[in-house]
Amino acid sequence: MSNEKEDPYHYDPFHYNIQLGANRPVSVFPFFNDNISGYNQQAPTQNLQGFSDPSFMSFTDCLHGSMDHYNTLSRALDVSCSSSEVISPVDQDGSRKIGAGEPAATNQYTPSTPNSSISNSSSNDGATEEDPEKIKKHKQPKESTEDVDIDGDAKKVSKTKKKEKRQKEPRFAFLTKSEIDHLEDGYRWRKYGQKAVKNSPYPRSYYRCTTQKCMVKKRVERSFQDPSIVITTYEGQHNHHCPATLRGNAAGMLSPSLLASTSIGQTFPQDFLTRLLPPSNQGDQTSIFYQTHDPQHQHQLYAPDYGLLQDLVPSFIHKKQP
DNA sequence: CGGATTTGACCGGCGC
DNA sequence: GCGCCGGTCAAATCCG
Repeated sequence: MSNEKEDPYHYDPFHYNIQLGANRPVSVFPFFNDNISGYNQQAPTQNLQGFSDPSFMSFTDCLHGSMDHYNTLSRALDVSCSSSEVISPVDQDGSRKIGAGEPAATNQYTPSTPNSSISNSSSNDGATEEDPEKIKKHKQPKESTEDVDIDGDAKKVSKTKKKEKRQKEPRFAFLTKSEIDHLEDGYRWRKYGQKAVKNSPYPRSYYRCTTQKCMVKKRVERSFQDPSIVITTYEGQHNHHCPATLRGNAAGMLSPSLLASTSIGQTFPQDFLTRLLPPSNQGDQTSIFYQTHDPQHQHQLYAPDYGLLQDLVPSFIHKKQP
């Protein structure tokens, strides 16, 4: 733990490029083309023909412009609002448990929920669904003395389970240069904890999606190196519609027609991001830099699968220094 | 009053 | 085995 640097899963964006705000070149998120004249100068387009259509909305737009609409990140982050189909990043490493007797969760999103986080709660779930209720884990057993035995067994079981479950949910982190800690992303979150971060004066906040049965979590913390940067780490995928979308213009933000014309396809946000997610938790961390029109809001997206990203947008990727 | 946040305690993993 | 640390719980508190 002390060396988070080595733990890809625990990757700490702060450990490099903290100078994001500095004069570091910032690339526009390629999948949405660039209406951002100033920032994409270095953006080669040769490999991005599919993305160069000016009609595309820039990621930036998504993140920044949509802020006003209360939709923002959700669109870019997940917004599985439209499709239940899910790519399973976790599948790729074969670590999927479904086949292993691990109950396939009730919904297709299981993949993204290798039951890991939940796994902590081990207890629960051998059961079936990661009920947000999950919870009750440790404390409860404590109280009911009768469960002691059971609990004991459960522990053993969970222990073995844990080994394979070691892998946690796919995550990706967002760096946002903003004064606001908790950025609106269209989903409703409930804060369930806050912890001081080692070596940082800024605390880390833990949020959980308030939607029932949605196990998505996110952590928000501020860079201690550059307090103007907020790191938002998402874990898991939403298994429900984005609340904001349902009532908003979100649909227009990334209309299928636009997305359809990209090589990414209609499921873009979900699809793409899912693909960015770690096939395993051991890959390199890769980052994509992008920026909003407003210089006050720069963003950086981290993903672990460098190879994939390189395939997709070779020119936009900055590989993490080992 | 119901839902969200705060905050101290607890648990489990991991390194030494 | 021990201690550290990240993550989570849940009672208390806050807030609209």
